[in-house]
Amino acid sequence: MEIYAKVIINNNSSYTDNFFTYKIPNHLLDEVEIGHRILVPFGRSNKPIEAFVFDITNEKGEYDTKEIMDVLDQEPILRKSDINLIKWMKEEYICTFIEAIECICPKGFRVDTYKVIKLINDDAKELNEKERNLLNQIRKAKGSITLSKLKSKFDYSIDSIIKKMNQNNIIDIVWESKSIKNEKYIYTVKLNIPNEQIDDVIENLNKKRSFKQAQVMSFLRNNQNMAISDLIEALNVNRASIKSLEEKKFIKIEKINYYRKPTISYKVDKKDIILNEEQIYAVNLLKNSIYKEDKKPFLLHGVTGSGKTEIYLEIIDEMLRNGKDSIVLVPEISLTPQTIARFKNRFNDTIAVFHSKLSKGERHDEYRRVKEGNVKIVIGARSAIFAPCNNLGIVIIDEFHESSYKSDVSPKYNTIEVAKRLCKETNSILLLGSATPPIEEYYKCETGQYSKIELKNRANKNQMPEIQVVDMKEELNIGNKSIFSRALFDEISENLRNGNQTILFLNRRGYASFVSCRKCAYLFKCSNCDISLTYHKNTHSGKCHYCGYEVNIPKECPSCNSLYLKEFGIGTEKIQEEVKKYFPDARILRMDKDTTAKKGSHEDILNKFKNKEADILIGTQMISKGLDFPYVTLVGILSADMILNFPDFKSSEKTFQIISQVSGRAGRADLSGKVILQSYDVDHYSIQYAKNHDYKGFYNEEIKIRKIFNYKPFNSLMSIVVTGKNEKNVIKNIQKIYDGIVYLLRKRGIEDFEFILGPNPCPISKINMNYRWQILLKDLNIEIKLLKGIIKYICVQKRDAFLDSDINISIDTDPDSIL
DNA sequence: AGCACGCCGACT
DNA sequence: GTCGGCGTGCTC
Repeated sequence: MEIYAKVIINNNSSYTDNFFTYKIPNHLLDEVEIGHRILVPFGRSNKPIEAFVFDITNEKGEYDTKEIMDVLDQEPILRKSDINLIKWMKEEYICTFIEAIECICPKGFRVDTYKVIKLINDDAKELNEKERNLLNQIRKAKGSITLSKLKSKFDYSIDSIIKKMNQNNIIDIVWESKSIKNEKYIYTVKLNIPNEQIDDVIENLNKKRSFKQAQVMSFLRNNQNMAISDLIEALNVNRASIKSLEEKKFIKIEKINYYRKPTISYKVDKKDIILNEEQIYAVNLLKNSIYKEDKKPFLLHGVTGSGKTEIYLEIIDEMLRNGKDSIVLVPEISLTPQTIARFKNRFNDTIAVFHSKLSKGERHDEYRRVKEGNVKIVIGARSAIFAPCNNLGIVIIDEFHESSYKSDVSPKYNTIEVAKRLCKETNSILLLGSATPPIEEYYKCETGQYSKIELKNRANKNQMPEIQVVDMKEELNIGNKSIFSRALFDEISENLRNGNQTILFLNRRGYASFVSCRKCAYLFKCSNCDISLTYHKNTHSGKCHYCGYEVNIPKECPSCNSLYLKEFGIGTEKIQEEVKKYFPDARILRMDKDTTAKKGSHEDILNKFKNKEADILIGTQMISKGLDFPYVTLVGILSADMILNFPDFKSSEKTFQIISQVSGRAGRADLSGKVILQSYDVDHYSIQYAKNHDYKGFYNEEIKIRKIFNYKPFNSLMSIVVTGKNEKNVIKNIQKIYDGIVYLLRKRGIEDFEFILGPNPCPISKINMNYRWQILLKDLNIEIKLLKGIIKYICVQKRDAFLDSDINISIDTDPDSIL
């Protein structure tokens, strides 16, 4: 019986985004398995191309089949669960198979293909001069040479000559390929002769004037298993000498795997942690569910400082004891050496770390360490959810409300949804931890989709910090125009006197949010994006925080030549200046994207602050993540309104989250903390509930509003964004998409299209010279599967035929914001 | 996508 | 004739 494989071709075209059937030749029958990366001949020229086996069957299908050429890896690269995950992702996020596969397979596996010219008839007659020259070059290369090499030997084009000689059966043109795995090996050298013979060999070598080789031999006598590279460096010999020794069988060269170890060194004090009652209860709950069938995800709701990490460590330990793997996801910005050290202190080097700063090779090494079962714990940012664990036991997603868990490139997956899917597939525990769970996720505890675990107390029994809300309108009324309220000013002074530390939080970096002319209202805008430029005083320039565009701010208005240019709004740089002005003796650190651009500067700043080398830390979001500063007793939130006034349905939630997270930085150790929260809208419910540390209260209020306005979780939203350099074309294409959706819905008897908003320009209508238009699908009363199917048909399956190639389509099936 | 083929105009 | 530029169509 003939056996066939259904494969996905690694070719990012919508036309090839479906299964292709290849025959498995007899000699590969035992080797090819589902999930294998294989090589298949593709297209008219049978170019070798990488493909992934999704199914093995005896059904031939309606097409003629070609044979699989080769199997590229020993072990299948995709597991059964991966294949199911890929199929699910393709449907869920409307992407191609290959896009989903690329999430799971590390880059670094690659197949290089090239054409090779081979001589098949050496005594051809009646050749002209050019043909003879060509033939001679091929002869020089022993009858076989790559096309590109051959081309480089001539200063004129040889395409037609090759074609003609191929037709005349003088040469053959074949595709060849090389599999590149981006694996690094070390070659080590050791002696291959008994010790007694060494002296003789050295003597002989010296006689033949092979001094270098003799030197190597005598060196190896005392240093077995040297890496070749070290040997070459130590003795200043060349590779040829070593190779010659190998050929004479005096030495043996061995190839061993080498894992590039990402170097992160950071130590935290190892202290024994005794869990409190709440924590013990939580850990037991988790432990008891390990071998339960049909697990519900756990939502771990614990106030800041309630010791969620200790629970993670404890349950991971239990997993290790059960021989199971753990994946711990933390937000990218929290993936600091400090965080990693906490895990390494407990589990030593049995941890693989995935983060965005790893090189391709390093990432690949970490991937292999996991795949080969050498590590049982994976810690990383969102993409670590795809780590190739062999026996997954638990996925922990810390701070799971963080927006970085949502992918911003296609496929725009939501890590939590992927994790749910993965855990279901592998019967693993999913643990979602946060002090401020997203409203729509907390709602799932009420509907019974999640089991809730609550930690109500801080682990060190400290009180939550007192939050004092200051009305900035009132400050203005009494003539205080500074950015510090009287209360905040007093508290900072007091804190400085007592030698305690202060954190000041503001959600915007730079000096001022924008620069404009007071005479003609000219506004400095990015020339690539539809965004006003943020003023940076130290460089005296306007920077675009989207594309990095930077321009000098002149003295004169470019429009009316007046001198009335002025900056408006505040950023961290301005705060720093103001603090310097009012507290000239204070030692200040600033942490934002500008001061942490250099590698390692992030840690530098945090270490300095931790070591009390500064009194005040000014920062953006960056400072709000899981950092422990024992001497911080005061946190100032300079303007809570900046987030609140964002025109988005999640802005209240985000305000509550940020206030809670930032406040949590105050009073972590033995000192009690205080928070001053400045706002113009002090009565807003998100501020009031945050002030009282009342998540439940906030949730109850917010869920009502979500219900009234039909927002998440009561309804779903989808967005289609078309971007491109040519605005007319962008509009034309998004209109086509709109028309297509309407047309296909009409065919199914749907006549009410009010739920389709747009096409409209995106709120930020241009980024990086790309115009952006969107269609929003809201209040979806129609079946979501039908709609997804239609969008998939138009934007993926028929994309190349139906839409222009110079536009980009981005589909988000569950956007977190409508911006 | 990426490749090959084929049609056409330009050039020795 | 023949070179190469680009448009077209297909990929198990």
